[in-house]
Amino acid sequence: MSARPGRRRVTLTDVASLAQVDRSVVSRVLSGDPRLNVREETRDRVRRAIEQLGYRPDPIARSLRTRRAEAFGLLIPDFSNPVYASIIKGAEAAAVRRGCVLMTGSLAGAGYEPRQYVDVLGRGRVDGVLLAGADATGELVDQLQRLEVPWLLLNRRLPGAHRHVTLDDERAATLAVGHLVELGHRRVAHLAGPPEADTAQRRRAGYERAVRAAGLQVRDDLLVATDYTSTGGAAGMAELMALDPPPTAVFVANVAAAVGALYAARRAGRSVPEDVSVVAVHDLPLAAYLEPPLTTVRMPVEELGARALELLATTPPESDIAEVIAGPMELVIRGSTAPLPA
Amino acid sequence: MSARPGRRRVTLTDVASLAQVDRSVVSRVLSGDPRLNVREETRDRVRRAIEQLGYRPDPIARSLRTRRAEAFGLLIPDFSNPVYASIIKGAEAAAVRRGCVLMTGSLAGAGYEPRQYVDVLGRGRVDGVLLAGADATGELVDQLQRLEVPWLLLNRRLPGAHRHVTLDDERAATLAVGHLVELGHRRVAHLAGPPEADTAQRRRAGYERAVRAAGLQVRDDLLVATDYTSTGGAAGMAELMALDPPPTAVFVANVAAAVGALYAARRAGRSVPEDVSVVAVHDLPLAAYLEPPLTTVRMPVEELGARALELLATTPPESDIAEVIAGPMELVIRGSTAPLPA
DNA sequence: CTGAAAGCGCTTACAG
DNA sequence: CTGAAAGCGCTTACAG
Repeated sequence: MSARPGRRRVTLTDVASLAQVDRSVVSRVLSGDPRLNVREETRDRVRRAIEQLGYRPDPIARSLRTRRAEAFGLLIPDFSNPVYASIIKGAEAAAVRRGCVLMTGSLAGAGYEPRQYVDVLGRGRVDGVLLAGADATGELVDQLQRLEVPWLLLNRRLPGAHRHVTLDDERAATLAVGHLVELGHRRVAHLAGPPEADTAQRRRAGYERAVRAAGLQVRDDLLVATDYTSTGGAAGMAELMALDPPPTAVFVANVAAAVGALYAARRAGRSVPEDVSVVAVHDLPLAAYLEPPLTTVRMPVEELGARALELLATTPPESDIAEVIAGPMELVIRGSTAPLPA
Repeated sequence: MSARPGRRRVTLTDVASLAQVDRSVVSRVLSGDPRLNVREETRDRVRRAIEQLGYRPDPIARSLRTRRAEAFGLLIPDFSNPVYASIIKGAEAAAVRRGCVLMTGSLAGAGYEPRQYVDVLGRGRVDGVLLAGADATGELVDQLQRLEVPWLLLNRRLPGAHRHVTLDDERAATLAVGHLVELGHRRVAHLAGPPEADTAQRRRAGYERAVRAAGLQVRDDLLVATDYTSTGGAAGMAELMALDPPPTAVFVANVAAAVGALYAARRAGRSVPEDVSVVAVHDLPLAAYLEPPLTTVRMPVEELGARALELLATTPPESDIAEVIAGPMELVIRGSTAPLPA
């Protein structure tokens, strides 16, 4: 019926008959089975046949047999949060190194019910799932557990869920606040992330620790919780700027919120850094181009993604995981922080 | 050996034996085969058995049989370009609506060779691939074609490749430049995208058309090509600001470059919009919080993603596709554009 | 040691 | 009309 014949795909059988061996031999040559011993000449014949026919094993058929998908999932709340770009990059590279595919998805973005999503991923589509951010709920973990899909929380902890890999967000916060204290600031505020977010809790804990270490008091009015968005950051900063007296320095929980914070400071008629210093977590490319260029703490985010995938792929599903990425972390000082005027 | 028995997964056979029917009946009930007629009571027994056992079909086994993966790929050059967040969101939602999975990947990000990537996706892992941005090369298209993996170019055209869905970038450019002209600007420059990018070509064409429509000349010195990054945008803007006289308005090809352009204008001692007006393509959330808030052209990016997936899923692979998304497009006027001072 | 055969979990053309 | 059987393309335990 069709003008183009639609040539049949090349299978193991085709290779076997061209090389004049059994299909199992081809399969074993391909997988490098050490227990196969055939003459080198035979091996070569198989390889030539594979080459000649352009044979590639069918991953679906292989998966059905081996019960391994050679694929992993990564669930993130929102593709527009730029920090996930780095996490994805790291995880994707690690997946490729193992010859696997990474399927990154966003629950909210796709309008999924968590249940649907698990149904889609479960039943053999992936060998495991990385769960990042607010989408990683206890309910989701329970469902994956029930379906026996290995999972791992990425920079997030959850009560009763003992598999997570995190960054040292508390230390990052300590670095940021320490910098502000060294500049002479005494009224140091914190524009925190959403209280239910684990990263927000750890950054806040670091803030409190650094404030106390400087011999200062943690004051409720200097602690404003927002979400991790620019809009939230702007609202939170407006609150802080309305205080009397306002803080002279603000540690912001992420860059998106910091973008909003810089905006709100301007609208309140305050100059950064002359009137108020601002520092945020994660050194995204954007930071350098803001007005003023934003001082940040650079964290090994790409490594986080890579290591998470590695751990997910190699740790038995019943084992606990609690790893903190040790990679480098540094303060990147730009124009948004300055000494407290005498 | 293990303390946890690892209960066997529930298969079609389990459901069939519980419901006391043949496996084919279960399969047909599940797929809603209209040619199956059994008593409603039997149908109910099957449904109850499915419910009771918590049965979910194995997608791998189904794929092997049907030769459909119920999955699509989306290849983007870079997760950190925020415009892709919207495209992904649209495509993901469309995939979910069809009960399919979307695997979004970045060639460069993962350090893939294109060939490897195609190998991974080819051979039945996906039912088709959406190709976006600079990664979509002729070579890649050829490989997919050879493997008979349906493909579709997303907001990109390529010589000899007659399957693409695009936005009307030319009209977007016309809107932006028209706005500048209406404000009285005569020396209107264009910070263009990379010359090889199809979107950059179309935006540039729109710029030239609008400039001519205003009775002005297209001048080479007012046309600077950069990449789509903030760093590139900063470098290009520095060039424009060094002209004598400099342009009084600049149409920037994307928001990332515009962020850099605003930065470079400041560094050159020029105020936006007093000395120079700036307008860019794509209304990202970030735009509102820049200094000054950026005037943009809003385009139906999410729709682009959704429609692309829909077309890929429903159009026979041998058919040509050349669709322009008709969705709404509008100028979002903020603080970065102002009338030319008299 | 090696190759033939079973089987992963489905769907669907086809025999009864 | 309906159910039993073949088969998708692999891998690997096992018989010879």
